[in-house]
Amino acid sequence: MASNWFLAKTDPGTYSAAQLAADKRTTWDGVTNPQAVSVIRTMRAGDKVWIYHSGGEPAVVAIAKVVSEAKPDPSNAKSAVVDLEYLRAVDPPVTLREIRDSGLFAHWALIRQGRLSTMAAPARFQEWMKAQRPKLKL
DNA sequence: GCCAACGTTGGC
DNA sequence: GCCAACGTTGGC
Repeated sequence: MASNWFLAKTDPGTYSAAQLAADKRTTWDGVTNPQAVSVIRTMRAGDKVWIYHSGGEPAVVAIAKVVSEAKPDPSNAKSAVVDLEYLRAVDPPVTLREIRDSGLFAHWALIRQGRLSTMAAPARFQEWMKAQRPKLKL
């Protein structure tokens, strides 16, 4: 089965895509919202994740790959984590404004539910991103 | 820095 | 179990 795509937000002041690039791999923790945690639990090794910076200029800035199964967060029984490996930058980033202005994603949680930090990405989003950044390998 | 949205906490 | 108060997130 083809890999699934997700989107995960991070505040670059706390943990940026550049840091993930330097680390190569990290455990994606700190997700506590129950809805977001349930999304984490659906992630499987091989799935891909759009890394999104909130705060500053909100934008999709990179792609990462899920490299572990979802597992309990050892430091928080209500949470769950996965390991992510950095793949590549989205350069230049695709901003929230561009995504909204496309008019294609009005029903997506990224637009509709601003505070949700982790969500599935609709198939149409991958297609649209490829159209925005033709050289970007998905 | 402000504010809207909304999740969480705690008193009852 | 309800709901008011409070805290947090994230866009602007």
